[in-house]
Amino acid sequence: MSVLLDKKKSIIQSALDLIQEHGFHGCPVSMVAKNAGVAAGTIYTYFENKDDLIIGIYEHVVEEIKKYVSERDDLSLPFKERFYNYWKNLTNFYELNPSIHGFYDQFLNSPYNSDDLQSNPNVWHEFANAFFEDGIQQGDIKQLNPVVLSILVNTNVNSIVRIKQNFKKKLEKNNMELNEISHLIWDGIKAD
Amino acid sequence: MSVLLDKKKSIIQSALDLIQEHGFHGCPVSMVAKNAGVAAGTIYTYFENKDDLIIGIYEHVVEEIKKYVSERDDLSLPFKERFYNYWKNLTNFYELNPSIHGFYDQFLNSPYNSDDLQSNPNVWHEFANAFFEDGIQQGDIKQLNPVVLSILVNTNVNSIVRIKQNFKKKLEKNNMELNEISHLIWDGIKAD
Amino acid sequence: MSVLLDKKKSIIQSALDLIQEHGFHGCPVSMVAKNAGVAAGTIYTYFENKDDLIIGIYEHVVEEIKKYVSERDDLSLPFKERFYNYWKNLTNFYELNPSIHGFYDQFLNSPYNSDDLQSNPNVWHEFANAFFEDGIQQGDIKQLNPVVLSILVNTNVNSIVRIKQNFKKKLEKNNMELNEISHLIWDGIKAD
Amino acid sequence: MSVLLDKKKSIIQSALDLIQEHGFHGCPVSMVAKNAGVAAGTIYTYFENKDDLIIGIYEHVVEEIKKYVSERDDLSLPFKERFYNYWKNLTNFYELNPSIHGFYDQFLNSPYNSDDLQSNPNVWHEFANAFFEDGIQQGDIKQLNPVVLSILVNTNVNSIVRIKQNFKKKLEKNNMELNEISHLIWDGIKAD
DNA sequence: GATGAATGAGTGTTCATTCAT
DNA sequence: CATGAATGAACACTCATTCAT
Repeated sequence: MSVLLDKKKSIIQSALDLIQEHGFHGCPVSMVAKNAGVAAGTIYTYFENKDDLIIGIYEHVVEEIKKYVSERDDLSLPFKERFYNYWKNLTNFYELNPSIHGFYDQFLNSPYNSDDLQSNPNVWHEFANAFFEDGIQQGDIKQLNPVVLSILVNTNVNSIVRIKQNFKKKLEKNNMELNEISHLIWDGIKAD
Repeated sequence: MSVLLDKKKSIIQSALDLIQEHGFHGCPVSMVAKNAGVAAGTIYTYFENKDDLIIGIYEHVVEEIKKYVSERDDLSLPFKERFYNYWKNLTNFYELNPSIHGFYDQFLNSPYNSDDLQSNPNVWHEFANAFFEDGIQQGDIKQLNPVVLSILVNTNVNSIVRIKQNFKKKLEKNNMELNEISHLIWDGIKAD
Repeated sequence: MSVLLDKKKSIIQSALDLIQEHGFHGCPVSMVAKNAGVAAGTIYTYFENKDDLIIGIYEHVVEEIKKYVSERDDLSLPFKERFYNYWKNLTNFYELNPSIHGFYDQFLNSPYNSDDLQSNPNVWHEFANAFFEDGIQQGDIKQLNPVVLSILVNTNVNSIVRIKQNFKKKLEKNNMELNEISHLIWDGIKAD
Repeated sequence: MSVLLDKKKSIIQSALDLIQEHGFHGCPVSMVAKNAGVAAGTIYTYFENKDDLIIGIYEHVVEEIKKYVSERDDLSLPFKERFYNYWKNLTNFYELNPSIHGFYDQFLNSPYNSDDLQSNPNVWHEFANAFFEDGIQQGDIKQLNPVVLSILVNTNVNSIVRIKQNFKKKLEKNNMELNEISHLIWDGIKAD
């Protein structure tokens, strides 16, 4: 049982790495297999087809993000602090797992991210929605749609991580400015 | 000469439409050609190869965005008003040209968007950078890197247009909330 | 022992059903196994490989046909009547076992039906040859090669069953005409 | 134009030869291409997919048979003689074109020969139906459904050609007997 | 310049067969 | 004996690119 799961995990990890390095296109099933140390056919034991593999990666990714951020959410803190933690933890997670960030960024605007998939609930979106719902209930942030709020915040974190990576070797200074963005967003969404 | 340009334009337009409808994958050169009313081989008269075509589309797109937004920028207005116009015009442009928005969204996180390309200046980025530089100079917005500011704002506009399209038929109410996001961002970036 | 035979039978039956429904192509070993309620590997306990399975089905089928027709052959009747019974019983058998008819029809003209296999005697061909040999001996049918006669008659029964199935829902009237074919053939082969 | 048709013809001829030699299974598209002296991709210029190629072959084959037999049908002769010519010409055609006979024999009982295809009229079936309709009109053969009659006769010719090929090197004598089958069938269908 | 048939390397996928459990 | 995950050769098919017309 654990062997099976290990194999599925290693296929997903292999695909994640390849997608980050070569983009969605440069990721043939045969290469994923080779990288994962399995035969090409084996992938089809765990996934119906390549699309299903991509969706499988998405589901894995979404679960990992949720796990990391939710485990570090301390409900006893004031919401402002929880927000900054949310922001910091999500950023950290992406920086610790660049292949996940690379995949997620590409996935969101790809045709793989179908309407059907977006409509279905997923653990990460549910957590994020509930998180901002909480902030609204507690009167700490503006009464906006929590779905909109979570997309807004997550998109900004995504962008900033991307900018950081692009600027990595250029300007140390920018990193400080980028960290200011969280304040900027908080100022925007906090209740008046 | 103008015939040649017309043909190039129609190839680009055809590709834009197909990419929006079928994503980057579902856009073979032969289909672009058919859609544009030319032979497949003709595309190689105007573009070296498919990558060059995609880059060509990007350059076209970037020019169109810049033209639309810059033409509507009124330097005589106070910067706050210019910011809201910038936001509104960029949003309008994307909503008037969904295929451009669809392309741009996919392009930004794709492997086509190489480091080289990002390093090279382009008219739209230059305009946006100068725009926010202006706001800083005039003391109306915080002293942040204008490059960072423009990416931040543009990313948010992109996201919101995308959210609007996803929500189009669901919640009328959300559109109002989405329009509030511009205030939220302004509150974040305006000088204290 | 009987368990083993049961398992072999159920594998054969499963393959027969699948071949009738999906043709020779649409009949992977894994599907035969699933349909038979055994694991894919188990099939290789009973058959050396897929070709051997197909041959095994053929041998089973040929035995079943022979059993049905020979059991209903009454040697005490005049040969003309025996001929009509032969025709009727073979037709009935195919109509009761459409998957056998479907398999046999496909098998006969397939590359599985090798020269080697045709040269080897099989119970059904031997019975049929002997049957027509009998008719010749008794002076009731023309002095033709009994092998040729049996192929001729069997081919015609096969075709007629096939036509009946194609016409099943179209023309009731045709069925009567099709039943006349046996007279037509008898008129052809009976001794002058 | 004629070059294009030549290429299509050579693809069809190549596939016909391979199907006769290796059966339906042993006929990969790549081998058909190699045999025809074209690239694999070229086949898809002329046929949508492999199924379409098989159907294309069928249509070609059916046209060739019709052409050969109809060109040699002499309406001025008495129907009995026309029937014997029909039989002889069809037999000759198959013996001159063994790959067509091999293909047709396999095709008829294969899943490629769908209900849809059988329902659609084709030149050969139409000719054969009209031929036997003629015989009925002229009062020379029994009042049976001409569709049934033509299938019956064609099936018998097919079988006999097959038997001849199997027996080719064994018994010279049989050929004479096989030629008698036409009389046998004529005796069966002729008007009383 | 424009065409579109031809190319063939590359891709996703299937499936007969094996073998560790 | 039975299992079914794993294999990898083989397949159908796609598509960026070329080039003779």
